[in-house]
Amino acid sequence: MKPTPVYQQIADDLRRQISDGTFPPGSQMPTEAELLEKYGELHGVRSRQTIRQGLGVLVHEGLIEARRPKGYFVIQRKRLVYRPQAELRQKPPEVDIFTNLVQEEDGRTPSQEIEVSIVDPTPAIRERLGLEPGELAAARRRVRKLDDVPYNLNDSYVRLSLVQGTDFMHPGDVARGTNAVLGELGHELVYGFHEFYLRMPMPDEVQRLQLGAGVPVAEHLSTTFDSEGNAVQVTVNLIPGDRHVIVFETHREAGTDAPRIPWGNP
Amino acid sequence: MKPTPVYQQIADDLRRQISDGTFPPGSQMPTEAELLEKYGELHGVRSRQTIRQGLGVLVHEGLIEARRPKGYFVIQRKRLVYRPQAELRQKPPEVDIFTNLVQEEDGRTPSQEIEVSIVDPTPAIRERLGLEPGELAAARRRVRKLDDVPYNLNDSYVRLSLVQGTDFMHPGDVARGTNAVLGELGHELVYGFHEFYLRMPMPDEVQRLQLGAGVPVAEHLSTTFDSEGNAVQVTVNLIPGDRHVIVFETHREAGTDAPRIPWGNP
DNA sequence: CCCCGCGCATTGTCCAGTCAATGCGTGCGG
DNA sequence: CCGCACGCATTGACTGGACAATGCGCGGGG
Repeated sequence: MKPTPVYQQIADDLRRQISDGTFPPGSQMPTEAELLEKYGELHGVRSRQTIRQGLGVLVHEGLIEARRPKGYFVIQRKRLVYRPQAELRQKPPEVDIFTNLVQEEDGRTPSQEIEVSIVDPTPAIRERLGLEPGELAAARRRVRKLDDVPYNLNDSYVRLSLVQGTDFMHPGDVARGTNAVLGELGHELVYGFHEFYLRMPMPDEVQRLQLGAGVPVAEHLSTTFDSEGNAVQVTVNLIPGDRHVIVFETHREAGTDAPRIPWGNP
Repeated sequence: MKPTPVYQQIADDLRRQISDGTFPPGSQMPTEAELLEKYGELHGVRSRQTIRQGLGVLVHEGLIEARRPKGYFVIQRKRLVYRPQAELRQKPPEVDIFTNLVQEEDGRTPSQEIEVSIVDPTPAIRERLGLEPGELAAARRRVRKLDDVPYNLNDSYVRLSLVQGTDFMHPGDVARGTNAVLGELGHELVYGFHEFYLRMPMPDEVQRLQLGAGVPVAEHLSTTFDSEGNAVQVTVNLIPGDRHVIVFETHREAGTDAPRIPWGNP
């Protein structure tokens, strides 16, 4: 048949050694020079580029990372629980990042930066909020961090006329939670519709979230409705795959008919 | 500061042209030779490798793909609805792939290949099923296809002693659904616990699902319990990110306290 | 008119280098 | 003993080639 490319054989060989424990998570891989010598004898590899190509495969698979100028290291993941069902809880969502944290080992300090602005949202958001042409929205953009490394992005959008002059626009923490503010305005959130789009991050997202090469993200669109069926809030969450496990529960009685999705993709 | 590498500038330039509509989805990109000529004048690029490096960035971002020997083309996505909440429905899950299909345009024919075996499951599955050391499990492995292109993998595991000799072991469709079979055995499924792990696919998964270079997957572990709180079934779904949008709903009253995750990552 | 084989454009793999950037550690000077 | 500058190991960027693999289309033969 067709022979496997040498760089693929190298990648396969190293991948096997990672999964069988020869190179455990956190350990250092052989350097390019060492690999060149080894596979030079085994497969007649003569160019450093071929070695780099093989290592590049594993980097893009999210298995290893290059720490210049120290060498390549096996990735070590520590995942936080991301729980979209917690959004409609009475408790302010700020405590969730704490409760979630307890599930992992403690000792890491969570923080978040909040930024409020008035924006003309993207078509995907306009569509879900049901905005009229030209109508604007209030945006609450949050970056959630743990020990100063960003964990996820959380941007909430609400029809501007609904929240102008209220605590929703307050830049900084709102102790009782912004969902409570919306409840006080007569729009208690009772139903949430969640969409997850999996993809590779854009360069600006890579920078904002300090993502490695082989790290996918989930774009989580959460559309929440009041008891009268009006879309009140759309939240765009960006969830890095290497730092989260997305968790939720289902109950037998909760089952209704499958809703259609009338919206386009973002 | 530090100057942006040339291949990054090329990637940024092409990415911008993709997102602003200069190269719409499905269209062909300039060939390497054409780009070499263009950026040779603009940035003094002289080597084809540098052009390839820039294109490689976009390939790994899932924005373009190389169709050898035709050229590079902008990716065109068509996503199917993946709805984990449908699992605990009365209706057999086979119909779901149909109902989901209707949401997109019609005309594609779904099919699935089923394979039943007795296996020694991975530690992650053993843990969730609560298997004793040495205890085996029955496995129902499904590949779901649409017009003969695979859409997702769906492997269900049940304690062997529970289903040996029952219709669960029947290789092929079970008209009333395997969940109904488990119900007849006195283990009606009433509660589901769902975990989603985002990552890049392994090479064998790339082959089985015919995945492109920049396509992440979600490993969806679904653990379902009977009314007495016993873990009855663990299902491992592998969901390619380019062919799915994961959707579910939440209701205000459904909120309980956040469950802890006693299990390790897979 | 139809079919088949071969040419050709394009991407894939690999080579053998050069020079730059970057942290870490060593050793020297105060 | 402390601090800082410089060397060094390592990865990053790029060059300028060579030859292989692969489908599609065109032209010639039936």
